[in-house]
Amino acid sequence: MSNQKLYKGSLQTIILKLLATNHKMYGYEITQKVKELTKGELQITEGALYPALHKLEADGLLDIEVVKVENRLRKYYKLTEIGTKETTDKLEEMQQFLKTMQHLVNPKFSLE
Amino acid sequence: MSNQKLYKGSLQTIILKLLATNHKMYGYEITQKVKELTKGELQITEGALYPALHKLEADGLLDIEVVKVENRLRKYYKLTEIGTKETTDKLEEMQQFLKTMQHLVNPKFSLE
DNA sequence: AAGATATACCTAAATTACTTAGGTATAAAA
DNA sequence: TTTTATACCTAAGTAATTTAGGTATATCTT
Repeated sequence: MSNQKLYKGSLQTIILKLLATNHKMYGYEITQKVKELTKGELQITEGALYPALHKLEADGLLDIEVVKVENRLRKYYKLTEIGTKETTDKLEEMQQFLKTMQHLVNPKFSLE
Repeated sequence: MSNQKLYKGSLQTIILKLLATNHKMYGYEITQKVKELTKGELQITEGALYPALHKLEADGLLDIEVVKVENRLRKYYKLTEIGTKETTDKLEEMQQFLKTMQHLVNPKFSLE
């Protein structure tokens, strides 16, 4: 992907949306899910993901549940009540952003 | 706008697209045009715009034409041949990005 | 049996695109 | 005459990332 930098600023929203859809996920699972959903177009790096998850948790948007599976640790994350609210807001902002950008780069085929 | 940070990484593409559509524009005009096109949703700051224009020029994507209008300077920018090519590429990347994000945050209403 | 790949977590320095906060100068409007 | 609009600019600070490591277990390949 040569357009990786366009995704700057959208990582939190992507994480929150995935957790809203899938209820609970662990970090590695999120990287794989995004790769699958985007057919390889977007690869979330772990250097970006883990700090982002820690920040969302520190901000009270996510709760953690640590589980040992096949002798390996997994940290499951899920949305808190605040996190669910924030997800709604961030998804609205994202939709607005996508609509505006679509309009800017291709006025003839606006989403509206 | 609370979603300003989503626009990170898209400034170059926006500038190039505007120049592809309007043939030649000067910096201040670009800020006003973007504000108008996005109904105030996106305000390009001059602190971001001017360095971006200088970089695009340094990279050979833009040519300058300085004009004195009503005793004030205007620096008109237009696409070079390389710039025109790059614009096509960047717009394709942007479309791909928008499609992918739309699919990610709202799989039910994908653009395809 | 060894080495590579996949799973699963992590951090820290460097990069980069931006925001913030200034600066200069002319013209028009309040 | 002071504010707003036009028109350019720079530099320090910020924040989200990339890059480049690290640890450890399980599985697949040769």
